Amino acid sequence: MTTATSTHSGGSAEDGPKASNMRSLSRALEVFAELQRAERPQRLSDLARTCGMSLPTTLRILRVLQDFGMVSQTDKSYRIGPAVLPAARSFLENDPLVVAARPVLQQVASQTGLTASLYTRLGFERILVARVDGEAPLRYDLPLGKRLPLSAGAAGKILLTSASDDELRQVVAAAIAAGQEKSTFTPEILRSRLPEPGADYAYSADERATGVLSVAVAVPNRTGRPSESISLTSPVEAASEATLKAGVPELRRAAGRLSELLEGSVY
Amino acid sequence: MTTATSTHSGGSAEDGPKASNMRSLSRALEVFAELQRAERPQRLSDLARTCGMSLPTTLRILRVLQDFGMVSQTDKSYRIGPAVLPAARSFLENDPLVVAARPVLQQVASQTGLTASLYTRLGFERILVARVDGEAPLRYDLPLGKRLPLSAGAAGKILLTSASDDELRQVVAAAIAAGQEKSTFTPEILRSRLPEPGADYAYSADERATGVLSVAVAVPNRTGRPSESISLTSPVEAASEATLKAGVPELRRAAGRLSELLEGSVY
DNA sequence: TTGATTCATTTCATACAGTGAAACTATATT
DNA sequence: AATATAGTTTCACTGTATGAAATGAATCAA
Repeated sequence: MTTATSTHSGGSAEDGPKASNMRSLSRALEVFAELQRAERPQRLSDLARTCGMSLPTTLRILRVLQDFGMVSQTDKSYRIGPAVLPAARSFLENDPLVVAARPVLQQVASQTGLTASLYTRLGFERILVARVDGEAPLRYDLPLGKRLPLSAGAAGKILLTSASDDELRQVVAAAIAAGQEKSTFTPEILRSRLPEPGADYAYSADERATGVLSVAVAVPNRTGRPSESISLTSPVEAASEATLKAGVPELRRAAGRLSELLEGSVY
Repeated sequence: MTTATSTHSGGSAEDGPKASNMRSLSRALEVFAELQRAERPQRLSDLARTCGMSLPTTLRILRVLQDFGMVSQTDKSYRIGPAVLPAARSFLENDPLVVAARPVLQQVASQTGLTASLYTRLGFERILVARVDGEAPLRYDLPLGKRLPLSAGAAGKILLTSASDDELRQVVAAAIAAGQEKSTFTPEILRSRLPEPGADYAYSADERATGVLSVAVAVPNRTGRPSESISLTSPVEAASEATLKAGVPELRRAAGRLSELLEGSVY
């Protein structure tokens, strides 16, 4: 894709998701992200090529990351290291939203009998950060930390309600790049999936995964661009569209409660 | 090879676990680590003070980390961000040792009826990275990613068998700093806990947690300084010292199998 | 309210840390 | 053995990370 690393960084650009400040740190995080994307050990030269930086630079970055346990090395191949586990634990146990969400999801799940989940937007994807199972278990496994598209599934789409055309284009590009959507996917198709403007919930059936229905609402924050959503999900044989939509008021109330605990998140 | 941090930056002795190369990146990782240690949201000035860097620098680092989702901000306080979840997932699903360990631990657990665990050394602590429960469940919760001392518990001590006096001192300092040992703890006490030189397994009773017995062996690697160990654990009312020690041969075999898989991971 | 104190953020000149080309070594491939 | 590819070290240059100081925004004391 974008091999935008020209030595002249003249000015006009939208070359990457993140651009300028703290170059060496940004690059290090780029390497770290790339190691996750490629779901297998990576060689130094692969990483250097993919991230568009020189071999020495990539090597130095990897060494520091390794010193901190963020990266492990076996022979000549690198992968994510064990230090991410305590970090994840810290997030799950200390993040106010995640902590607050647990009892709320619990209540919604037991009132509706459906599986209740909390997602957070990260870049142009979403991540499952909390889940309480309902009566009918979902057959597919969907563990915490899974990256999912914004373009499919109720919990993704509801985060795109006020998205610009340009943003939709980026979402589409990211989803295709991540293999979450076919390469024939377009912003227009995505737009047609989104809920009517004005709707405060999204519905999906067989969209991200076949045999799965879900509804979702956004968790409002003070920025107007919500980055969290909560959803109710069920296998198709255990619930109907009507059953799910009947849960929307409950979801709304839950989102409202969580929203109070969410004071502005971006600068 | 990896002679670790051979960098004398002219500073006095113990200034930090990691010293010089890639200063900005090292500092960023320091901030990130500090955010985990302090198990609650941190203000900018706290972080700057604790990490010993200026406010502008700390702020710039936090902004970049936030851009990548590694850090979240609410109002003026910072915490670990959601991006660590996909990273942890990547580690758990792709790390060859963790993946290989699962069936091995499973087998050991079912053969002995005890809880089998895999730990990795990180700095002067150890981290639980995989666990298969036995028949008698451990009552205390011990989730993945928990940081535990090297100084207590069979799985910690076995990693210190060939440790120098200096290393023991650092282990003691780290354990006290983390609140895992009383401040009266000394390297001499630690040395007395360690298995006899030559022993290939460690035993502990009521050491790290009361009412818990465990044995552990190291997973050999080619460096001679093992950084992984596997253990068998049981609540005291469900097993005796003899029961646990009877599992040591099984553990040895399991460690051997894991050790082989550590080598053949080149591609 | 006012004024005092602490904290967050921006600006800016400087030094030094991060950079890639090139040289070199190790490892794979023929 | 010879060739090609990947990894690592060295080094000179410059671009960027840095903290002091100035500014702005909260928070606190009366």
